[in-house]
Amino acid sequence: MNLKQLSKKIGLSQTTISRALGGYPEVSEATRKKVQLAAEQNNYRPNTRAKSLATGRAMAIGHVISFNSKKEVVNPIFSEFMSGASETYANNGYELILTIAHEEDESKIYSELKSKRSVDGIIVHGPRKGDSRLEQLQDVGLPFVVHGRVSGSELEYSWIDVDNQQSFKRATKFLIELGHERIALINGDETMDFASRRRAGYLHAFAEHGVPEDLSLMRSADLTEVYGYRSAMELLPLPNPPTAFVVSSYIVAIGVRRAIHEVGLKLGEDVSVITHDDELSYFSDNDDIPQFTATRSSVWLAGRRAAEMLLDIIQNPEKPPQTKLLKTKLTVGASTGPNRNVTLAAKRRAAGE
Amino acid sequence: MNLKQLSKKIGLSQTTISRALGGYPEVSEATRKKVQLAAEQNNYRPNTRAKSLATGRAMAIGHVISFNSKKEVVNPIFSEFMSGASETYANNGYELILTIAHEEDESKIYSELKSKRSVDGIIVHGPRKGDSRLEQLQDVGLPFVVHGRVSGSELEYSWIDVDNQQSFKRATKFLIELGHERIALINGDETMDFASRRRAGYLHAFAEHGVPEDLSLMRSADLTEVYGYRSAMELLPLPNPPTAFVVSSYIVAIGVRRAIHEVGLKLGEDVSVITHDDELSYFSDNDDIPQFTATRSSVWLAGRRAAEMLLDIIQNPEKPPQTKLLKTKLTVGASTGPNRNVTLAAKRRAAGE
DNA sequence: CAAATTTTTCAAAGCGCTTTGAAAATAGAT
DNA sequence: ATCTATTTTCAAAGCGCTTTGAAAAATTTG
Repeated sequence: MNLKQLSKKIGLSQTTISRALGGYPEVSEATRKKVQLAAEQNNYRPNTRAKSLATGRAMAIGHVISFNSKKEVVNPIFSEFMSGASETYANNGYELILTIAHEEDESKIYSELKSKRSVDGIIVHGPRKGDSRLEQLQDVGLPFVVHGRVSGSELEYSWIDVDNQQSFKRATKFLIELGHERIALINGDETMDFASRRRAGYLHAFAEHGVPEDLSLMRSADLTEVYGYRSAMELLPLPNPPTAFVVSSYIVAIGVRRAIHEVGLKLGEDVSVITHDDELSYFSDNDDIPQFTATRSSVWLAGRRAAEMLLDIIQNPEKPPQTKLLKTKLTVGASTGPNRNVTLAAKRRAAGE
Repeated sequence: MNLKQLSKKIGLSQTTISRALGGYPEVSEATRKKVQLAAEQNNYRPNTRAKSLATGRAMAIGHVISFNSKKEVVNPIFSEFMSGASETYANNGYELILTIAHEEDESKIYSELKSKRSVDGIIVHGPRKGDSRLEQLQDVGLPFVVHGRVSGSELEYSWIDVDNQQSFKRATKFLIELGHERIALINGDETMDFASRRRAGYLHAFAEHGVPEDLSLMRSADLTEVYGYRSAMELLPLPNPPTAFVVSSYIVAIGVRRAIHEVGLKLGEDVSVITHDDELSYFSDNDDIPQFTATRSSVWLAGRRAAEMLLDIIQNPEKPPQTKLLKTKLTVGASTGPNRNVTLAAKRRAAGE
């Protein structure tokens, strides 16, 4: 069923039907009702492709996720974020076009999406430090919103981001105030922008409290459970081990917890762990007392906001770039406690080993 | 830059350019080269929307993910699967349109995607037992491939699925042959088709070996870490506790492991755990000896295959439905061992508690 | 009741592409 | 050189919609 057929069927011109359905005022309420009913009954909906062609708007947003080298790492954060964005799109008649591409193809993808007129705008996921994609996108002339920021960049662009630096500073301070001084940082890959900001926040806390920092307590890699486990397994048996960990994701914290248990220490008593938690619904724990003390921020909500921002930018191209910095909330769970200085070495000594 | 402009620029008709770029034989190699070069230089690519309108094919595949009630659970499996599918789409000039919808809106989504002509086919994610979506889709007349199956259904439809039953039967047998008899099942939500098949496989193994089954050792819920933890925490302190667990996902197994540690037992020695592992790259552990004994199956690959299948169906609508059953491989890790009958109760007794 | 307004509806053009059917150019045969 | 067969190119129609500018109908006014 297309416009022409419907038009013939109900004896009204295509123009009138289009206007009635589009909510234009140049049509009486009586005919609008009539048209809406007929459209409903005949299951008529405008062909999106024809509509796009006629209006020049694709009515679609591109989400480009890139992976680098080795494995096709599709971070669960992305799907959570898209789920949030998706709600906004659905409410505004937009479609979400997902592209998963190798990092080195990414700039080609952008210019293709532009020249093929497949999308009206783009969400950039997972920006790296000094990421060149922003320049590319600006050259290409496609509206975009970045989930995250790019530190080095001089460009004016729209973004939405968690206040990673502030968040990790606060988390680290929290531990320092509990008496911890040997605090490990199990960070994400620090070529990623978010991770470098987190490290900066962590270091700031040390500086402010005059606590000496120790490079050997900092790790940086992709955020997997095994990475958390291995890092902690390396650090805990040291002669002067960390008494606390600041961790960049929930899944990594789980690995750290495994290591803590494995060496016979108790989480939240012998060793404290504070983690960033993106509140992925998939991992959500609804415990009364959350397992981990965490800095929380809803990725789902960030997705929704990012989408709203992008649609606004598309509709008002003359506006200056928009930005939104999301604060995290620090929720105290069972994984942190005062520094008792109960290290593995001390324990062993006590046990007379 | 559009066809008309390019046509004017290089002095060839739109027809010729379209044919040259489309790889049709009615154009000499010389002009084809010339056209390709010009298209390249002018960064010309056909407008997808116009192309779709002209050809009647959307050149897009819809992935519809539904969530039910409570939280917007976007399973990481979906993104991994889409990542695989995405590769196929990219190679064939298709776009991936992602829709995340509330369960009850889903049938409306299908008929919309159809009547709006946004997609040429659909991938159905996460089918439930007796899922009504298949009938809806068949009524709507949109080609589709299901990731998973629907047990109750009489319909002929295309699907790709892991052999869940066989897989869980094998896993359970593996444990039985190690001497375990009290084997807990920490399954997914059994309204989901995959979970009900897994339970069937688990029960089959018991039946075949004449081992009595115990309903109180079976759990069914959404696959979260906390669910695994709580289930194991309930089961392990029982007077006659399980000595082994069959678990439906890696993340749940992590929760089970936490509980095992917490009650002071050793994984792989006191208690065995075997889990299904969807080989999500995000969780991948590259240990020499994997942490968990697991039945493995690559979701990424399943995504690729599903997409290939769907494109084939779209191109050859006359073909009968296709199906593909993926076998899992059982890889032995450090989480399983012979039944030593070392239960928590026994340990406590030994410790004189 | 006719003229002037306002409201409602419409025919036709155009969005950028593919594709049909025809024409022009080239090659091959006589 | 002429005629036929083949290759190469093209003009024009059509895909299903929106939107402009005009016409028809309904309403208000003198």
